[in-house]
Amino acid sequence: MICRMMTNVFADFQRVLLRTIEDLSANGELPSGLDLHRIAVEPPRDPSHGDLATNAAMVLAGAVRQNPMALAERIAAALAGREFASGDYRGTGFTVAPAKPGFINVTLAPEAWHAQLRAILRAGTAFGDSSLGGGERVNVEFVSANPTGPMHVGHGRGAVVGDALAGLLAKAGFRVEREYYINDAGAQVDVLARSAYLRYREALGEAIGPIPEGLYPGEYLTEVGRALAERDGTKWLHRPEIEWLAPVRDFAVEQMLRLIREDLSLLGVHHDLFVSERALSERGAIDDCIQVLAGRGLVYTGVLDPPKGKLPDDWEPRPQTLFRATSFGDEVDRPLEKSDGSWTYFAADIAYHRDKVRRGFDNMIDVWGADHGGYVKRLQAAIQALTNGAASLDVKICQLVNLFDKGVPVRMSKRAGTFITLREVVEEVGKDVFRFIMLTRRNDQALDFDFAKVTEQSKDNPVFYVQYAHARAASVMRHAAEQFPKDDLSDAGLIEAPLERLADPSELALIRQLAGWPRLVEAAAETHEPHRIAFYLYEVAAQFHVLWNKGKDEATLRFILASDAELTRARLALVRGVALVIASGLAVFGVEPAQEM
RNA sequence: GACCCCGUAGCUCAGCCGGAUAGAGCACUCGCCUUCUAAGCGAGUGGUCGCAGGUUCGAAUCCUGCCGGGGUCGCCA
Repeated sequence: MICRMMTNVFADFQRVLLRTIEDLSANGELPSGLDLHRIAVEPPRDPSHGDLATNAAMVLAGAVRQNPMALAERIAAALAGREFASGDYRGTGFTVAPAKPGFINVTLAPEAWHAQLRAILRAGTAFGDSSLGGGERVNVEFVSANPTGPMHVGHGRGAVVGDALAGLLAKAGFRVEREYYINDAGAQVDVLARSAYLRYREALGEAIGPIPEGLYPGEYLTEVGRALAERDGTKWLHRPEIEWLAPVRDFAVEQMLRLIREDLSLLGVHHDLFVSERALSERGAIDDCIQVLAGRGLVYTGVLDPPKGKLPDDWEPRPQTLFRATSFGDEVDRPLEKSDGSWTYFAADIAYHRDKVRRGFDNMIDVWGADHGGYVKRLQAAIQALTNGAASLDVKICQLVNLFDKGVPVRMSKRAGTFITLREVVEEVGKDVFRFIMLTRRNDQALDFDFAKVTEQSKDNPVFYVQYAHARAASVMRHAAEQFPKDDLSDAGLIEAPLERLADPSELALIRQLAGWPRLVEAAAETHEPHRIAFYLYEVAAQFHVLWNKGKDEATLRFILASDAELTRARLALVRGVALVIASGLAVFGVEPAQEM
């Protein structure tokens, strides 16, 4: 694997800083063996403090037994005169200043920012790629909707969050696998089979009347019934359920899966692997897995206390096969077997995650709906038990999506036929809008989705605002190409532009903003929070729009100046930098950057 | 009753592996807008970061306890 040293101004400065502190230790001015772990280099909250700030002196003050301010002054003195030794800033300098409680503020020479912009143009949309993951494998399981019907908007949120998270981790240097777990073994797919069978009879001319309680009433099943009739003819008519249940179920599940894949594909989501619960079960993976747990003394037969609060009507004490989840941080031990002797969903899920671990995934992420929140601890407990803590599972819980139209809640009812599917929403607003909006909230925060707002072309709409910045950048490049037909305006050509002429504070501020992209990618990847990208892109777009608008008031700040081809080229480099960073972020989201709007 | 998530500006939300006067959009107020790079621009008002303790040089951020909202709670998945 080629190890590219990607540019990250914060990391590059940190290297200089750590080197400086080590030198101080080496010549006895500081004790050796200091814990440098907590030293951070970050942008100061207030830009007037400089470009970078570090808490090094405050973090080390205790161990060094010195007051933070005095230590800051010593470190600052030692930093003075140094310069970047690596990366795209090699040879550029900076000034340092200790500040109040013990910060050390750093201001880079403008050349450093110009070098940064050159690096962005060189990297293209690969700017922000990180080696954080070190090629480690990570498995992201998401959607995993039951194959019993079309997906709804909530599934869509999970799909987008999972896919974007996977994309983010890939950008951060992980080897990512996207996975879908097919719940094709439980009672629900039997209900699906019975519902499909009814539609099958209907397709063969029978009057079936209203769909009985307990079966799926959805219209989408008529098509399944028809297809089954077409394939098998009258073969299953008037036969006992035991004969047709399995084949009809398999057929229906396959159809539903096809439907789901189509919907996902419409969203631009593609999984690398689909794993069938039934296949897992038939292979004996669940029995194996439970046996392993039993071998460690973690499975026993016991009677659970009744749940507090409202009791289920049919509750009665019953001895069950239980997993000792309480030994691993869960509140109660959890049942593995149903009363009919079959495995619970939990048992199967343990086996499934064991399967992932055995396929080499020590890092697992699951994206679930809000209603599964109470299930997280027990699965993590089981994984800990199986792997002795060697494997980890992070679960991202997605809260509800509430649909609105012009501020009015969209009432949904399966009965009244006003249920809105994911497909309908995506067809209405487009995949890019849907995806972006799904990422404008933390996953664990409920999200309001207003059809009118998300398609509005205004500053209030973050999708539009970000896309418009990219389209504007593209528009500038088109105009420039017309005005300067002989100039090389490719990214490679613009690297040679006289960037030192980018001297306006708002231009440098924009480059600073762009320089934060690699750092943001790493932070978002570490916390598994793709939504941070949406907020970052909004800020980049905002700064770009500000610069654009300045050009309205001050003609000298326009990107294209007919009288000054060289300055124009420098500014176009900046415009391209903005476009590349936005495109790079949108790529993580799986959103196509707009060339014009 | 237990567990999980949430509580930050009038509204919708960022910020949360501790860091320097707490941010954005909307709304509101006040300017600007014959015009070019359409889908407005600029500025301003607005905060006990649910409450109370604790840890720390330093807390919206970490810990504990309360209060309020949502979700979940044996043989559904």
